[in-house]
Amino acid sequence: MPAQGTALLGALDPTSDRAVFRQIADQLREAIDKGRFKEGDKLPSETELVEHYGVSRMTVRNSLSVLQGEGLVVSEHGKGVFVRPRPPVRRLASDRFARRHREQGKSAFTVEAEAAGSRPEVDSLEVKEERPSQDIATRLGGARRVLARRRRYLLDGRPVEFATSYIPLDLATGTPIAQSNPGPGGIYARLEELGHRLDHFDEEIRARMPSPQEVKTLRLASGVPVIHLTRTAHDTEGRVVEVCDTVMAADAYVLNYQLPAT
Amino acid sequence: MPAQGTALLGALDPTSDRAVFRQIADQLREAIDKGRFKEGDKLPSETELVEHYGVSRMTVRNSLSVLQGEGLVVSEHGKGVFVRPRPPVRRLASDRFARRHREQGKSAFTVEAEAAGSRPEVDSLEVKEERPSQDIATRLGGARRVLARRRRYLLDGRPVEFATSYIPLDLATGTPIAQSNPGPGGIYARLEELGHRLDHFDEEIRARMPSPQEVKTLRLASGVPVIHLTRTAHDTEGRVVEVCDTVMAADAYVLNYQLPAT
DNA sequence: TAGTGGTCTAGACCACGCC
DNA sequence: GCGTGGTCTAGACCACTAC
Repeated sequence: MPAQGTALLGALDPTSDRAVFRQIADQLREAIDKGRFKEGDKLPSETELVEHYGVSRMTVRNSLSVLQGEGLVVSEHGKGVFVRPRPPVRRLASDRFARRHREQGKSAFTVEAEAAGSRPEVDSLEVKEERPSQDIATRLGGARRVLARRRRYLLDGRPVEFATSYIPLDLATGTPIAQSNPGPGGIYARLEELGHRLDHFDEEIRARMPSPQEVKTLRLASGVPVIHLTRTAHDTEGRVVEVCDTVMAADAYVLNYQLPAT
Repeated sequence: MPAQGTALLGALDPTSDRAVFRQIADQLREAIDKGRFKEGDKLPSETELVEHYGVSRMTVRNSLSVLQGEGLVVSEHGKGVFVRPRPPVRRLASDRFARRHREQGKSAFTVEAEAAGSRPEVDSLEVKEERPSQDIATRLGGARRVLARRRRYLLDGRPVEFATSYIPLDLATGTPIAQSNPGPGGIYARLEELGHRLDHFDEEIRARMPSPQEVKTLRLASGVPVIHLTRTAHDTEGRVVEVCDTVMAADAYVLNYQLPAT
């Protein structure tokens, strides 16, 4: 039995109007969808596909780039093209900011990741004063200067999320919020200790393709979008006490929300 | 003054390690980001770029395909490559399923679209009995047969969303829910009239690149992801009365949610 | 008819991973 | 060293749009 994966593929239809590279992409996609190639499996090499279909190499590469754009395969230089493994997803629950979750020694991310059997890391820490962008300033009710807290979250060594919190400077200066490590329960716990009792959070969700910078920071495979989440924290007096801007690898997340029927 | 858009572009750096097609993509991206090419503007033609940079056409096309994958440009056969226009977004509010919104003559989609100055349409209506997929069956608490209601939503002629509602057959048979048009307030209003008082909805959100079928149905440009939303409707007795599976063009939506702090 | 992007060929040389 | 994918060339012909 030949090790050639092309045994799993059919022939081209020369009478079809469909472009050759699309026909090849269709056949590979179908083979993946039907499980003939499984997660992590190596596809036939470009050379094998060239021989199997009797087309030029550029045509084969065009097919593969279609599948890459769909997020179905990833290529690894010098090794081959592989069916993209689906990473474990992180589920964000609708009660993830409930007060009871802030009464622990570790950060919510750490606790939750360890419970799920993953190894959590946080890096790229940066805490500095800034002038906010127009959009952030508006959300913060017109703040002129803010404290920006940037960090990147990783699970088992893989970056999954990059987040920046913006806090009005008058709330943060001289408090643990301005420290690298704000302490147990995070900045929300500190804000409450400072008398800003949290009332609710508004979250705004978009999805889009990543910028080259985001591809780098999150080490995204091609064909993986990002979820862009902007959260606004309101205290019981109606003041906005924080805006958090988060960019997540879309293949690493499922977001859950609960909506009232009343 | 030449009409050539290449006047806005620089030269290549032959000493750079960065691939030529990436350098070209970088320059075009920067010109777009800085507004030198605006939404809807035509980029220089492939021929002009070939002449400007002194490279082969395939190299230029490679650059353009990078930008397409990022969702920055769209190509139109016979016309040119254009900076992708950002369509108006539809905002889904966190109170969109409040009971008061169900007490109107028109569907929520229609009311909201007209309020926003858009022309709403709903098509691809299909209402039929089915055996549910494993996933849907589980969410519905093990239903063996369901009523599936499929429809596509358009704004100003542009498809933005494709949705399928699954209702346990015993709840739907012989009721307006099994009709093409379930009447004012939609199936949620009918379910409540039938004594299933709605308690809350759970929504589960993912983002990913579309399948070829979804590209067709939603007429998606390349580089536009989809938001995949699965909603589960619970009544006050704890029963799941509907699961709604929705695929949305990600560039047409912003989702809003409110999270409690307590 | 002229200009545009879409498809395809048949090569070439390079960079990476692995043995 | 060999097989893999990454980059690039210099053509060709086709299909679509606009005039």
